[in-house]
Amino acid sequence: MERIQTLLRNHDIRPSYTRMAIYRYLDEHREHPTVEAIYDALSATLPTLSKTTIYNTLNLFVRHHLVKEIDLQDHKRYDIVRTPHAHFKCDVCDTLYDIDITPPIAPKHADISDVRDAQLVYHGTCKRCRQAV
Amino acid sequence: MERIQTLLRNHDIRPSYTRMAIYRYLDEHREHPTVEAIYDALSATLPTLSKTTIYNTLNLFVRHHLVKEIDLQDHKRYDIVRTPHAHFKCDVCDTLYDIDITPPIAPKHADISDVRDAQLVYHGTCKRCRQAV
DNA sequence: CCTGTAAAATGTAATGATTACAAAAATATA
DNA sequence: TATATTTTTGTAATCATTACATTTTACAGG
Repeated sequence: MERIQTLLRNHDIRPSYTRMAIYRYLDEHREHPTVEAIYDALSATLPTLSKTTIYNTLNLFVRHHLVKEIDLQDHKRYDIVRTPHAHFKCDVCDTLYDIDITPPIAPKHADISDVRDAQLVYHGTCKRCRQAV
Repeated sequence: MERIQTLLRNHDIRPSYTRMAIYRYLDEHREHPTVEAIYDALSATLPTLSKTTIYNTLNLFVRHHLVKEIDLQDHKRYDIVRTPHAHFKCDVCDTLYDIDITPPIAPKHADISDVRDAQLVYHGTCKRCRQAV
């Protein structure tokens, strides 16, 4: 908790209790939760928590490069910023798996001035769903 | 137009006039248009065209692997299926550029049974927007 | 301790893309 | 031509996200 407090401060974010709780949840739940999932989980201990706060806080984290937003067909998912990796989304059960591969560096391109981030998402069917047929 | 008709037939899609028009638009406009853009462009010549039809048709094309859906923060974009490539999205002007790089093959992974597709999207600022500051 | 001010959190309403659904139009079939 | 099927359409519903105004909390200075 000390660690999270320092981390937020280092990123120019005042470490309120709610913010630390949201960050900690993301840190301890690496399954790329949706806002809904975070809300359901934290409401138990923070009964007055509102979804708006979660949206605000996550957007704040994203702006300050603490968290990455993963854009899928339906909801947005959120992931702690850590070593570069890719994702595999099972289009049957919607689970998002981590894949241990570093996205390639973007090649030189006439229109590109500055690349900040790379998202690599594979789509398909996971083992569990394949066997369930 | 003959070509498109055959293409649709080869993918088990009956080549109605509307469907061919939508496919042709995507084929001739590689800037990854949104549904809105397609609607605005085709309404001129197909005055009764409805957005629902565009949604239906694009989803049909995606199911039959004629078109790829690109998931960004806001709207979905659509792209003709062609040789594998990546995208660069300028987060200032929202333009989506093609990048001539093949996404890497997914490595072996305990949870993956079958990979159908890979989406590689870079984020940053494009030259035009960088200079506009 | 108070008190005032800024920041954070909240609740409700609005937005806007996408889908559901049922009806109308077009097309194929017999 | 009549009928069945497919395609298209329009409207209404859904649902994630944001806007906005208000309330609550934290905090500095007296």
